[in-house]
Amino acid sequence: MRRGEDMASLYVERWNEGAALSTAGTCPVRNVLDKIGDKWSMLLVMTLASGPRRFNQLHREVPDISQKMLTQTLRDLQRDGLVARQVFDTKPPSVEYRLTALGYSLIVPFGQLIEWANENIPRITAARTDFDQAV
Amino acid sequence: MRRGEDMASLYVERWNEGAALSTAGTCPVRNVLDKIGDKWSMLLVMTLASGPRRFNQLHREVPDISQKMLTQTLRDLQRDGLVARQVFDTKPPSVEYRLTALGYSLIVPFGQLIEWANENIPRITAARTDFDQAV
DNA sequence: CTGAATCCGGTCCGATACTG
DNA sequence: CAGTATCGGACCGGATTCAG
Repeated sequence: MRRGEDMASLYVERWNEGAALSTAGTCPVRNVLDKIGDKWSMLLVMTLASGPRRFNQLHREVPDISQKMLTQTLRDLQRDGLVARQVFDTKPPSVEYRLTALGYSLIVPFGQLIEWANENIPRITAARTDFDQAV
Repeated sequence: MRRGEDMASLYVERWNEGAALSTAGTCPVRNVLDKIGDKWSMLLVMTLASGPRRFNQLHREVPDISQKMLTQTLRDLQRDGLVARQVFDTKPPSVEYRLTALGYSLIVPFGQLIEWANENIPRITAARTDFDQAV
């Protein structure tokens, strides 16, 4: 069992093993990660991680997303099986979104990435100013 | 110390603690993760993970990237301090790119995400066909 | 309340040609 | 070999308006 820094070389090995696959036609990994990498998916998944939300509730908690993108992103997440959509036949109608088990399983890798970002923001911004003034 | 599935709730807690920050103006986490989410960054980082590469060497290993995007993405990665660029004054000139320590530290969270994608591609494609035929 | 539909500007990104 | 410059299409995504 590997631990700590050695995990990196493990991931590199796995990556290299699968590299041949990615060159042939459409790489499924890229297909999946492109969706994840869009502007709002991760944000919505992390917001839904605390529990189910209604449409406008999500809109309030993520204020700078447009209604269009909220609808569209939720639809994509639902299509990929990460989010479940439940309609309550009330008046006025209400719709609840919640993470599926699959969606919930994304929180760990997302969390790792977010943690990495938080830890390294100072280094990155420092590198940027260095680079920009060097030019 | 938490382990396994409980890590998820830990990440959710941390996310909620930092949520107030992200609403105010430009969220640094989003700033960083947007770069990660672009089309080529992750691919190049994972390719450079096996060792330093020359420009055209990278071009051959990632055949479907255009020269323009290769140049641009490498520049951005260099600017963020993830990649180091070393020019050898030979004839013809050669330039070598390698991951910095910071760039190397990205491999673990990237690896986690790629592993997640690989494991769950069947579920996602199944969900997609279900969703599409339901419509 | 929960969307759908439309318009439209900005950006991404590929193709091509050219340079030192 | 390692880029730069320019053009042009595609697409993302915001603002607004309309509908059930």
